[in-house]
Amino acid sequence: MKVKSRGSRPRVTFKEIAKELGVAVSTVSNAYNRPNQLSPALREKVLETARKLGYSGPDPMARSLRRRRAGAIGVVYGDELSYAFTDPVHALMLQGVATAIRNEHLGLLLISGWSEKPEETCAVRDAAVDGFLIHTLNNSDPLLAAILERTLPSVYVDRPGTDGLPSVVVEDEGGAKEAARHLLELGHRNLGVLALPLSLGVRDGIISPEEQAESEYWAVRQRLKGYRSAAQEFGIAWEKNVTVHQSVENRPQDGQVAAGVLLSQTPRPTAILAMSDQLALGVLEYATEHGIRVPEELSVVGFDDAPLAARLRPGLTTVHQDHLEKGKLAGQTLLALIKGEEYPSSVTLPTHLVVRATTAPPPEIV
Amino acid sequence: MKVKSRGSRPRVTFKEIAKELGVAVSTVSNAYNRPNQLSPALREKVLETARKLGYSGPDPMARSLRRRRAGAIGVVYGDELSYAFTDPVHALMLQGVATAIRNEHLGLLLISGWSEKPEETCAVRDAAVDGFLIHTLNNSDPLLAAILERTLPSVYVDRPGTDGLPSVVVEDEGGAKEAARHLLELGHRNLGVLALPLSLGVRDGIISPEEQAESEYWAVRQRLKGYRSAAQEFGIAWEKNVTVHQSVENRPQDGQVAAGVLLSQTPRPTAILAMSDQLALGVLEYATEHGIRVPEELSVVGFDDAPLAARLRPGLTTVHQDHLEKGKLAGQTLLALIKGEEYPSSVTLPTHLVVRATTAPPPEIV
DNA sequence: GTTTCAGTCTGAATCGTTTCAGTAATGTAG
DNA sequence: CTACATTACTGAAACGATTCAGACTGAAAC
Repeated sequence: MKVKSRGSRPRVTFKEIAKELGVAVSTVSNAYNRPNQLSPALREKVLETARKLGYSGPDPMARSLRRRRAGAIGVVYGDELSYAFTDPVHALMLQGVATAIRNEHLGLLLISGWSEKPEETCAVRDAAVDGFLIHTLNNSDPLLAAILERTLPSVYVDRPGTDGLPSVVVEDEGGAKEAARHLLELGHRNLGVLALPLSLGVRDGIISPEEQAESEYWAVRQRLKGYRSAAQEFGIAWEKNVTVHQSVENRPQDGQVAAGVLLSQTPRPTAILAMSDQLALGVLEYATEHGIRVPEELSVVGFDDAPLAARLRPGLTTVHQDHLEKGKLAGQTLLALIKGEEYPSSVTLPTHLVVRATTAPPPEIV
Repeated sequence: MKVKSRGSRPRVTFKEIAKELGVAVSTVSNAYNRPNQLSPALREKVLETARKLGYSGPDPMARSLRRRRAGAIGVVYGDELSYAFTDPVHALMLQGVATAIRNEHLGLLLISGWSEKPEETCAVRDAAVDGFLIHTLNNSDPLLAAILERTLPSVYVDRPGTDGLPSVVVEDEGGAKEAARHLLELGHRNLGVLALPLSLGVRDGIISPEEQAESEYWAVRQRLKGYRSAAQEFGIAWEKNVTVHQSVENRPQDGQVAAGVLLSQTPRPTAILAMSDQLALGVLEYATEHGIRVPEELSVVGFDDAPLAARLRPGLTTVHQDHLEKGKLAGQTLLALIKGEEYPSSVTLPTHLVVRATTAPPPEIV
């Protein structure tokens, strides 16, 4: 059944209530905001009249304008908003943010920077927020420029700050290095890397060493650097023995496809380093489907240590990072910045390798 | 390293730009909002001056106030905000909402109704939104009252509407009935039910038949009704042969605990009906830990058909519902309501049982 | 030469609060 | 009785934009 909404009569405001009662508008305001500024009797009368007139409560926009405080912090998504919910570890990070602001009467405004016309960054410009959490945006992104133009308190996540803004990052390079080293120590000599997108607007596929150097995304660059530095330590020729594949989307199905590509390379990798557990999960699914035994025939290392990683059988060897803490720290820093309190200019959280059951020596070791 | 934010100089506004250039404020406004209302040359000069003065762009709050449009829709959480991210199927629903509003330049404002003082519903009253999506709030919840007081366009999700507001629900009763019937057809006679919380502020534990009747949450009530009605069809004595346990939180670990409780009842259930896949997952984990074979020794049916359900080994038998579609529909309805367009007054999405590998006849069947 | 009209630009009102200096009335102290 | 707080309330100015009815051009139309 279809319905049409009825036209609404003119809004009730403080003015009407004041007129009805013959008091000043400021008195009505005080009745709501400073009960001790007027007699209890009058206050009750004001509230009563408000109820009688069907008042919907002080208008948040007017209040925000006057108070210069929006009551929300913004999180911007370069692409679709849905990303906030599809990536489980990102959700974990947001959960951390949520815990940081839980007592502050702040909302979390999720904004999509995506727009039909590339030059429209409306949503970011129009967002009524007290600060931004910036993540997954590289320096060349117009969205980042739009955010910075707002000159609001902002905190970077998973990438170092600019403009003197603070940041919360993790030891991406160190974690990646540890992961690669683990495989190399086990004896693997041909590796496949499953990378997250290196730049904005790229496509799935194998990445040449030259392209690898140009990643715009800090975290991806750091992780590649980590893998590479471990290879160097072991005297492995990166160009020859390590194939890098990038997947634009961070979903198991993309990892699955990528696994197929990597495993048809020569020399065939005996181990795969994935930049996320989601992608690693895809590799495991590919292996199951093609009867490749893990870890006997193929080793897999993830990144993130998502809750799922420990629950999988076999348990996924992966690089642990504390997403909740990352979000919480970012939230707290932003909060301090907004309030004008002291805040850490930059925090780096540790990572460490968690060895579970998806890694073992390569099959044909002597 | 700790830093303190520098004090900010007074804000640049349209007024300053206008004064600097010797034009009217309205002209500056037009430069931003109606480029065809002034000569390109002047427009460029205005923009140039704005840049020179370090203007941060039109203030969203002022703009919202004047335009009577917040540019966001609100989703309220009764408890912690983090719930939005911990429940994977809820995230899926939000993802659906996100797709519905993707072209509308709207943000998604997540609000926690939780507060230290029970009577403060600040966040809801202060939220600058154009409408609300209401879910998981029962009629007696003060938060719901606070939302309704705002008299904004709102859509109910997973529960029927009040005040003539539209709603999007799923066939909870039908799905539940189908699930229970499936088990009964397989020959199970003693069932355990893993329920989501029946009311606000309850605790984990076995629920007596009397308490069961009093569930404040619509969806939970419907599902219980469905289970019960199937039992009746098969002539099963509900009080004797069906034990209901409620878990306040909807996490695998809670399902795990609950499974332990249910399976120590006499008569011991040979099958468990869980009201969510998260809880069902916990049951499976409990079974694995205690060496109980599924489905040979214990059958399990979930609810939701979360993405994980199909990926599990063995695949989880569960009641499918389309969370994405539910969110999308709710989003679209709210959008129509906001715009004053026609909207469906109420939609019920279908559910159906997906039989996978966690259900089989009970062990001692003759 | 007057009318018309599109193109630019202006002034003032408005959106619905909050805030703050100030007034009048009452109480309290010296 | 004067001086000084205290309490209860008021008026008007913000907050920073948008909007809309005009006013003023200069050119095209008649």
